[in-house]
Amino acid sequence: MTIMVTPTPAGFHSLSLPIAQLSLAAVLNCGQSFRWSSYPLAVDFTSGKYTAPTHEYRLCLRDRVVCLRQSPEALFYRSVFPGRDLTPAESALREAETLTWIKDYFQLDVDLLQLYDDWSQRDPVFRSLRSRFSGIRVLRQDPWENLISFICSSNNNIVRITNMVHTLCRNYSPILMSLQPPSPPSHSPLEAISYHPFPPPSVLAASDVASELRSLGFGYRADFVQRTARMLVDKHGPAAMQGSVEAPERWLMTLRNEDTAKVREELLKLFGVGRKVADCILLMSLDKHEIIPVDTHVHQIAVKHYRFPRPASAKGKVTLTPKLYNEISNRLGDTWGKYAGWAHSVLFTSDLRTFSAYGLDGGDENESISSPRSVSTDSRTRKRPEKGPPLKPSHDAARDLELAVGEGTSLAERVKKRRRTVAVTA
DNA sequence: GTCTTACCTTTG
DNA sequence: AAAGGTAAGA
Repeated sequence: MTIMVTPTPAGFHSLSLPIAQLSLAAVLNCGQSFRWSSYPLAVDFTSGKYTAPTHEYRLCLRDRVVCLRQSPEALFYRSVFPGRDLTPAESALREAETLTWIKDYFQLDVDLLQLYDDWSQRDPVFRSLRSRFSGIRVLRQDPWENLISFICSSNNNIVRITNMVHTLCRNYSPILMSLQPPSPPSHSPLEAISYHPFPPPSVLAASDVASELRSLGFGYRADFVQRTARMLVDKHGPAAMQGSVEAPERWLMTLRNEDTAKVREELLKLFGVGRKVADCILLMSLDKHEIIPVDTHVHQIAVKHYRFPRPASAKGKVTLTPKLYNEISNRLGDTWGKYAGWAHSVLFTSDLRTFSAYGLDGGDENESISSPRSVSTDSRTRKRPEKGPPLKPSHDAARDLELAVGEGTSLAERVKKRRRTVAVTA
């Protein structure tokens, strides 16, 4: 018998990679990096013999825009550069660089299936989830971008954080290049998209930036960003030559080789960086795979699935005290082991999905945060011709999760609530 | 050490 | 009221 392999899209290179090792749809939209853009592709369904990519994902690096697509068995990549066309030899060299970057950024040397096995063996809760949420891994991000992005994340939601990070790039970093969107909808005119790299420390350290960011809607995080940039530039030296990596960025990079406790201490000195943000940076860009950042979602997961006491909110806020933070982080760390932070990301992402099921995202977001279970759900979603009730597909996702998890009483309650709301509105 | 409170802004 | 919290003060 023959197995049809998805053809490599024109202009792309192919890397053999099972989607269970990496789901771009899940990983690039789950709030690790806030800078990827995704574009739906016009897909031809007349042939059911192979599964063509449904989206293209793009990220602007210092000198190039990386474009990715994915099929069940392969990752397709290409990079685009500003300026003149490259010779074939130059192009081959640059694509080799891009491939190296991809392997590093997605940490492809780490076998995710083996980790899923390990976590399943250690933890029945994880075991019940694994089949539903595959391909979720931790990115190895740039520490500087990671730091600033997560300073923006405090007491905030993913949609707004994403907007803020793009605003930073648009306003404080020169445009690298413009690119056409991939397979644009035929009815709308071709409109080139501008790509900006992430702005360097020296630029964000300027004293004007604080007030400018205020007026750009950053709220109190405006001062966090500017003052942290200022601190780093003051401490580790001024800007280097234009286009090169600045001293604070290099210093942050060296923290990858340092001891966890020491690095956390360093990060906590930065304005706007508390325990949770520090832990995110440790996990997501400084190679500390065992770290579990405890946010409101993880807190809720701990309560729902790991028998942590329901917050005794007599009436007021549910503040996550440092004491409770440590207890949750340590307990889950013991449960999952050396790559506990990665396991945390799987559960975090799955929990995000249950939230998106209740319409907390815009309609477009529902599309772009497409299901990790890719094929089946995607096709279901795609068949829906118009906007329709945006809740329906993800509503199914919520029920699936509920079944997968087995318990989830509060989840069930919320589903009922949603049904009632729908009924009333309808 | 541990516990409150104010804080920008958007969305349900 | 809550969103992937943090700084400052009691």
